[in-house]
Amino acid sequence: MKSADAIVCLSALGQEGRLAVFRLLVKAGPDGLPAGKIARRLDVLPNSLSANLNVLANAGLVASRREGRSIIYTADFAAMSTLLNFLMADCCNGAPEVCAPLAGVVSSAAACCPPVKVKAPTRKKVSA
Amino acid sequence: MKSADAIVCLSALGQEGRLAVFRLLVKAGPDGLPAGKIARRLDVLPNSLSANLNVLANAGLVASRREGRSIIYTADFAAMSTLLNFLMADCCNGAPEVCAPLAGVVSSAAACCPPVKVKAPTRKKVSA
DNA sequence: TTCATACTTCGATATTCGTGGAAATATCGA
DNA sequence: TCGATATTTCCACGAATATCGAAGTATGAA
Repeated sequence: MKSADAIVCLSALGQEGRLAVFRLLVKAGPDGLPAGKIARRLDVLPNSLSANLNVLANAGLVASRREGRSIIYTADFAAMSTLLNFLMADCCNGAPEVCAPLAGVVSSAAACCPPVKVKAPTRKKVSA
Repeated sequence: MKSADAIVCLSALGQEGRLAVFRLLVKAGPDGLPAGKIARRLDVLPNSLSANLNVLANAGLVASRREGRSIIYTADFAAMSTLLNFLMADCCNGAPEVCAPLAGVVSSAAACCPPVKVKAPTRKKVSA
């Protein structure tokens, strides 16, 4: 993931309305929600919501499909994963103790996601 | 973490200059970097950098300490961890396979951070 | 066709944000 | 004290962004 892509994602999520939409879609899971229902649940105007959904879609964080008159939006978990990985990259070059606080992320993620066989740590060398 | 706090963090990181600064500080580790060195490395004006550092500090993502004439900035890994946890919250209510893509985050984090026996840290405490 | 529903796009406005010049503050050495 | 270095604050301006009404497009039903 390029830094520019991350910026698009982060600034997309860094706004009240859009973060609320995204989190709602994350909770909704793969079935997603139609735009109208999102607007009603969050009590926002449909055109404002549409603009925000566009920003999220542009960032690749949500996908959409038409179903009859409705357009169903879903969170893109893979994109989310890519973003999180980007944010965690280079966090402790050669010094694991440095990012020990991030261990909490690991445990909570482990509690949430299926267990994964951990590969041998490939630690990058620091080029300061 | 409140949603409002997450928005402050995300929008702070969702800008080219600030993301570059933050990532540089993350790589720099706990020793951090003086503002002047950051400005020279990223080739930005010192006042622009100062404004951006203010935004990051306001979001709690960086801390600063004075050292002689310099002011040293460091990334706050705990804040980063809190943000990541917030983003991963509620990602798979009752359906673990939903966020399987996020498993990649877990494995890469495990490769980076200390072993996941988070209950009681086996490593010795690091003193700066 | 005609109408109603579900969303989106357009256009204007108000606000926020990023940038850079100039001045101010803080620290240190002579 | 004076001057140099390091960084911040102040201020103004152009660009980007959020918001909202109004109009437009797509779908399905009568």
